[in-house]
Amino acid sequence: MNDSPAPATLTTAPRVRFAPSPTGFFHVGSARTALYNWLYAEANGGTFILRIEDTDEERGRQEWLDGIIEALHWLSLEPFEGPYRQSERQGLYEQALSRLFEEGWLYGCNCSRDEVVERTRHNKIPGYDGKCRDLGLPREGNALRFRIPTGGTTTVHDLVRGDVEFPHDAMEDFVVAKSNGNPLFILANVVDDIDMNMTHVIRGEDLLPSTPKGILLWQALEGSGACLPAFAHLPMLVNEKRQKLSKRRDPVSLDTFREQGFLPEAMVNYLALLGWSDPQGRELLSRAELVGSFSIDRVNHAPAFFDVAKLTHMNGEHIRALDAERFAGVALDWLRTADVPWEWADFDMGLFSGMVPLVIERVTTLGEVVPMVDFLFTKNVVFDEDSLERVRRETAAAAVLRQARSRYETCAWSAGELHQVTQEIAEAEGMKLGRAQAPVRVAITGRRVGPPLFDSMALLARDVVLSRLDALIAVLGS
RNA sequence: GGCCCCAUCGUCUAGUGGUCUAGGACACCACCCUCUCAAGGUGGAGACACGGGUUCGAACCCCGUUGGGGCUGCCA
Repeated sequence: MNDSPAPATLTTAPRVRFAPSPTGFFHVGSARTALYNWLYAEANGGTFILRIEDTDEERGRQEWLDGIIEALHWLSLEPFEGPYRQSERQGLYEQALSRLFEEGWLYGCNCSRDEVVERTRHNKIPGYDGKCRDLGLPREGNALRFRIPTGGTTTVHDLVRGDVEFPHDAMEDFVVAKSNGNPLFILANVVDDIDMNMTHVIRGEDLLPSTPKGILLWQALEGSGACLPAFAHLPMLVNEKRQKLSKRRDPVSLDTFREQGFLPEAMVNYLALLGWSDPQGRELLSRAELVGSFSIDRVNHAPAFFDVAKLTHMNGEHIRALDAERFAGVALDWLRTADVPWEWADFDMGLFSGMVPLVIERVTTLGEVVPMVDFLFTKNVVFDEDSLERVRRETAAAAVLRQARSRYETCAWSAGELHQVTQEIAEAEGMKLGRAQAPVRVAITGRRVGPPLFDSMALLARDVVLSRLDALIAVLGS
């Protein structure tokens, strides 16, 4: 029996780490893991550490590393320590490997992957069969495997799942270093957790099966009475097919959400709720409220689907929680980085500010701001095809537009007056205002839906509005 | 195949033996509001996977079944 002791009651501040490997773009699952670690540190006066697990030099790329740091920065999950890079800590792993090998915990193995697969195909028990266990092969030029004790069990005391037992007989002697001498994830991970005095390991559930291996390694390194970190394995984030999110097949790049105009505070809020719930049942939570309420014991067990629809709704709530001035700032910052249909030389901050109160209630993402304000800054209206088609089918459209052209020329230039005048035109045509304003809206903005028309129109100069009415009248006449 | 995890409305979840004819949120439907579209308001439809136990009493505890997922790399 090798029942790992439960972690001792902590007398020191917690130390947690987010330990991604730079092997692809940063996705929402990683963001969730980083967030839970950060929240745990914040909520408990602990330290949040960033460690880059780049022991596989062939797969890591600088751009992926930059992406991790930028993503954490965007979410405001700044590490208190790090980033540490495993590729810069090789000496430490080398020392551990030497010691472990000398003490007999490790042994050299020269079986190729194909050989192992071939042999075990005929065995009842899959996995490495232990062929080199007692061959006494040298370290040099051989892979290093860890000698799993025969018999007994290693128990993982998991903060979210309780005790999970792994019978040693079902565990294979796993590789801790390649034949070229480079350490593998499991070794570097444990060596660093020891070296960095980690008190808690909070990570995805996909790492649960490798945890007993880590514990065995930890005990080999530190002694069987070693003070282990507390483990907390978070439920996976899954796609609509209930599979673990994949960078390759699922559209879950954090960057993409940022580019679409999602707010980091909304992303943080939504991610926090994927696998955890507030004891007070709140769903719209600020960062401070999250820190104040977060605890591991309310982490859920079941996998969660990343639902863009709910994230989108929540983003709208966070946008509407902004006051007009802050929204204007945030939206403008975002617009500067986006593809917009206007020349920035034609941009007018005054017009934009005037439009903000009309827009803020209607958007769920910053991306939706563009088609609501573009008519203010583009020289010519670009007609939406479907909207134009609808105007064409409206038999009274030309008459309405001509009357508007005439009345707008002399009326007072205010939203209220434009509203009133258009109302009168509608009555003259025997229709409701809703129907009469449609062609006018298309003339001014190019679309049949948008923010309140008369307020929007009042922001524009009279001659601009008149010429746009002329333009649509001309289009209809042709 | 082996080991491990999981299981409440379509989705995210509340719920820790009786207050559950199961609550909230997103999405959906209807109505109200309304210059379009939203937002907001009101209402509606919608779930404890199944089978055994334990118990006076199970969404909650135990066992099994089924289903889903993860791991099973000289990746992390």
